[in-house]
Amino acid sequence: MQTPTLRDVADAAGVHPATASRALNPATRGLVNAETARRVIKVAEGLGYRPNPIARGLKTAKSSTVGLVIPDLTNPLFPPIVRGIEDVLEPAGYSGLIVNTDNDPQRELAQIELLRARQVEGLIVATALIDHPLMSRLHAEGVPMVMVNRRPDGADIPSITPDDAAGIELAVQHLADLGHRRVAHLAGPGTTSTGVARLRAFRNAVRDLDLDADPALVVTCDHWSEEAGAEALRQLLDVRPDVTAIVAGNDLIALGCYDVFAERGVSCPSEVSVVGFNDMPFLDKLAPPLTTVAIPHQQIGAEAARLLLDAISEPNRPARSVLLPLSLVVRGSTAPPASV
Amino acid sequence: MQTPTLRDVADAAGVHPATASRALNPATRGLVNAETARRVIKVAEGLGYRPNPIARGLKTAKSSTVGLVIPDLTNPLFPPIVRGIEDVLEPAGYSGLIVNTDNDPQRELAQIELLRARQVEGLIVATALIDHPLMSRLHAEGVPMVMVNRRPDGADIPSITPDDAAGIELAVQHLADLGHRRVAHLAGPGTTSTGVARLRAFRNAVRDLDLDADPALVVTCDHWSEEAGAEALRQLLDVRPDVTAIVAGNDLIALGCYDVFAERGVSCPSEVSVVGFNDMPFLDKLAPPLTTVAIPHQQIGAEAARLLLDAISEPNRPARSVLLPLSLVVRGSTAPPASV
DNA sequence: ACTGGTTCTGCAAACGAGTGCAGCCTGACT
DNA sequence: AGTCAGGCTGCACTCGTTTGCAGAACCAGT
Repeated sequence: MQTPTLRDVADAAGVHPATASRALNPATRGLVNAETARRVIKVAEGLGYRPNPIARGLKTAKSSTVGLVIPDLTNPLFPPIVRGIEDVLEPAGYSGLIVNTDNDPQRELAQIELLRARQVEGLIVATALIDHPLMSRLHAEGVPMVMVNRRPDGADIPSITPDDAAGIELAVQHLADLGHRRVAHLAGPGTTSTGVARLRAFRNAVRDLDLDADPALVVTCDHWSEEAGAEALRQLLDVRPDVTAIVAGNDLIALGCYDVFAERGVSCPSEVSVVGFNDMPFLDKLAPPLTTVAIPHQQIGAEAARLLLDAISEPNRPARSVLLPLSLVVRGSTAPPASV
Repeated sequence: MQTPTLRDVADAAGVHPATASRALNPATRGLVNAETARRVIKVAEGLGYRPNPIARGLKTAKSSTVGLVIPDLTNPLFPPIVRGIEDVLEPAGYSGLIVNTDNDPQRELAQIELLRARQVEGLIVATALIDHPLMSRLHAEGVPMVMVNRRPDGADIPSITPDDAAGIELAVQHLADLGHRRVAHLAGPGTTSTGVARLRAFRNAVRDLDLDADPALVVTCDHWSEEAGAEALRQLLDVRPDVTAIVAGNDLIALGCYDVFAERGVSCPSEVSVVGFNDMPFLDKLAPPLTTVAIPHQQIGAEAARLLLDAISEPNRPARSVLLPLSLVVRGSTAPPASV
């Protein structure tokens, strides 16, 4: 016999399938005699009955499934977040469907269509751009969704993001404390909220701490990648070879810096210090171990999942957004400047 | 109006839903008049019709979903594999449901139950143990499944694994070529096929190349983790401090070695060389960059997905298993022994 | 004209569970 | 004893799609 159906349980318990259905569902259990309910539950357990979510989904128009839209699972930033999400989803009876967009808007659209065809009840999106018509449209259509890590501008879509400004402030402050005055920023793409928020925070910190405010000390990367980081650093060094510290937009960009250091024979941290952002795994094994701003990846995911479940159960509650606190992890890539 | 249903399409095209269904499904399209089919398809496109996979699944008892059972998504070995899997699944109209077992048999059972309740059509399993009653049982029950990376002993379950023996041979040969004679192996758990296969290959290579065959040069780790690797190396160094090279069971174990080197002031590679296994991302940024055996992660995933799709469509074709070739990536963690 | 055979289309019954409605039974109250 | 309320349970339909079967329409051959 295949997996038992509700009808099997009902027959075995000597009741109508409808009664069995009600007995098994906690929400409707009150409608049936306590004794009957107990018996049905007993029988169901005995038979190893598991409700078929497909059938249930058809009737209730709920799939107990949410979509996870990320750029690329291979980017080490995301697995912990996904893990955090799954850890919350699972006890709630939900599953996550992961799609990779490779940062390609066309692909993103196709993948989201696919998720919607699969009747996902909501979306957790990690690919948000500042100006993101697709997300605005979906939100306007009432699709429950929450943004992680990045968020679009304007729209009041729930989001879980790290406190970028505070993080950059920590980083710059740390460098200033070490005695650095010529601090550069390799900013992330201006199309992402994290890119601009971190850049803005960097400028503020430079001003507040009265460091060198030369605009040439800021170079913007096209992508959040090693290659882009390396390219940006090359540009920077060509113009301001006297820079003593770098605040990278994220860890991958910082890794790109390492490549350029090797390429040009610059020693880190004795000649140039670097700070990353995100605290990806294994950064402590690098040469030198990377000082970075740590974000609570798993917690971001968990919080996002909770927010989404809330949004699903109460569709028109006002959008909440959360800014998660972060901390600076000081390792070996930062040191006082050589001149001090 | 919500997403249009098959009935909407049929009405708009002036045909019966059954006809519309047949027209839209390539497999049954031959049953309807070509002209009618064209019209239905046109209308469907115009309405933006997407078949509801839940309803379809209910009738066909197919969910277009497969389960991905992995120990922990956070382990950098898996994201590329998962990515490879998804890349094959998606064009075939399938989606993958990921569950994390944390190497806990109880949790594994629960998660797999959950997947089966969700009517997955097959399983891709990365948590195989040599003796794994659960997998044998599932296989006996006829659940389509394929093992990746590791495989149970005996049972003829399809699997995609790296050619462990060849990889270890490459590693040992490389060290021998450099002049090492006292080469140790920090083996993975004896409960996993990769652990024992690599250990066996190591012993063979040591014999064939006539290296020091002292049994004390082999220490087995409880887990595939940094901590276990570190602990194993400590044990090893206490007994054989004269070892000049280490073949680690995988990269994480190798990373554990790095920790112990730092702890005990051993310099790598000048005093001791290390070779890892897997070629996780970012190994080239370590200090020193880790020499390792590279396995084609993404290809493993893709191949596994293909095999599973085959198994699903032809349930009783004989089980195929694939051994994927690998290559040695020489980086900075290996050098001739000090004495040479 | 009748048979036989295609070719196409519609009917209706599934798949497994959820749910509004009606009706049964029991017990209590007047 | 009659009435009514309330507690349980069963009936039947629904969700959107697939599919076996029947039958309509047409053509050709005798």
